[in-house]
Amino acid sequence: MLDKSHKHVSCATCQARKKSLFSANFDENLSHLEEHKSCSYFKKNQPLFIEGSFPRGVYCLNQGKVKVFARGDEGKEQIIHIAKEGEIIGFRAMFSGDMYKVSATALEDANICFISKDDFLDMIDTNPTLRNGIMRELSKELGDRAVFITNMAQKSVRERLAAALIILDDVYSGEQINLTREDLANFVGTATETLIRLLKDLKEEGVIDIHTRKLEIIDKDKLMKIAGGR
Amino acid sequence: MLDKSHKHVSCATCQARKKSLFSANFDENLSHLEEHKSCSYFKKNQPLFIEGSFPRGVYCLNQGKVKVFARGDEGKEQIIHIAKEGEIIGFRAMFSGDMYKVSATALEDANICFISKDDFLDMIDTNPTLRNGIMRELSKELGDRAVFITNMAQKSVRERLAAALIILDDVYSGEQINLTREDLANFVGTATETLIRLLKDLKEEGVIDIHTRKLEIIDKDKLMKIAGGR
DNA sequence: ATAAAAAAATGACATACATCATCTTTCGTT
DNA sequence: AACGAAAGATGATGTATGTCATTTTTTTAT
Repeated sequence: MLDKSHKHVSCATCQARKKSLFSANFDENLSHLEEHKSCSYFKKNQPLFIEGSFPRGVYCLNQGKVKVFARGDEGKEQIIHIAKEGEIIGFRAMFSGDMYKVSATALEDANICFISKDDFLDMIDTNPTLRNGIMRELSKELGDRAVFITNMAQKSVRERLAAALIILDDVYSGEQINLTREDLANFVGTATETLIRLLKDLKEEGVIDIHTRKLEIIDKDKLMKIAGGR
Repeated sequence: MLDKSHKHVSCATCQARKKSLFSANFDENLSHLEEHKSCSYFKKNQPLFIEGSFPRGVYCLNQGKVKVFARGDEGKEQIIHIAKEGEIIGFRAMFSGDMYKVSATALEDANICFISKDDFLDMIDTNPTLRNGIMRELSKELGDRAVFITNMAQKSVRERLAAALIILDDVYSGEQINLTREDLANFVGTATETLIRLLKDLKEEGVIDIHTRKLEIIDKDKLMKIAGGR
């Protein structure tokens, strides 16, 4: 279980960091990062930042998943991304100069480090490797979202659900997917009831198994086939 | 009418440039840009680059609009963006290191300048202003796409059409919108037939006027209302 | 000017999905 | 352990939108 206090995580030993943008060629900057970051414990459902506010810094996920979502006109959430350990989130709005277009909320109890805007921009300016990493990340996400938009526009809900499960299987690194039906529906872009029915179908087809809230993927190949063409 | 030859456009006098990322604090770099760019004439429907290929450089639109689109599993186009004069396109994949996730095609006869990958990356490295502009642009687009995804997931086709027309009114800077019904449908994310019917509805409601292929916006306020809530 | 090709328009029809209402199960708190 | 609240599940119903087929209009090329 996670320590409930403000646990200070050392960047030097942080496992999550090694998979992050702070990984390569970063040894000489580690102490700087170490000094300027602060760690906090986020309870499940606690927001990191909220759409419409201005960014104060970036968040580095040490432990726990975070949903990144926008709200439609009726307030319904559309989950854009589910971030896992090692990811750095919230930097988009720091470069665009405008407010957050999305919100981020902890999906489970989490350990998250914070680096202030000034410190982060400083590091970007002085560290070309980090900067290139950020630019690569921005670009990669931009490509991902083009695909996301296309899937939204052209795939059926069933296909999108299959695609979402494949993505989530990776996010949860083989662990069982642990999301409320509502969050899953808001990721796929459908009504909760529809999602529940389609999950049941997939279960009956032997593609997944449902353990109450947790979803286990049984037949990934079939899932990919469903997600793919018609 | 546009000159059909390889017209060399001078960056110094290029009107489009002034609205572009190459605008601010760029005087001392103008000659460099001038030397390293090449101009070409693109015929309507001529591709600039194609999904799956690797980027060779960036394209700077001097005259003429360009559609940026992805293809779904069945090959159907999903238009992600319609670029107008002054925009620079195709740089995403240069930073991500991977292939284009989208294609770009001239929507009309166009004058487009090209800057090779090496030259462009060079400029990025040595010119912080340009670099920041690029980062701002990447970030802004990323935010736009979060909204795009949300609209796709939550709005009706009619609402999306209204939203698209508002965007296009800006792209065409008050000129009449000039797109095939199919392209418009592929931007809105719907079937061509559905789009045609909804356009007719809007016309009957006095919101737009249809001059064969060209669309004129009559009542923008009403359009915004339709695009907005329910 | 005319033919051929592409785009636009219209109608008929089928269905995937949203919505609303209700019920059951699970979870979190005291 | 027990209560209330949240999450999950199921059924009934309506409709927005996709699909297919055909016709009309516009554009392009010879």
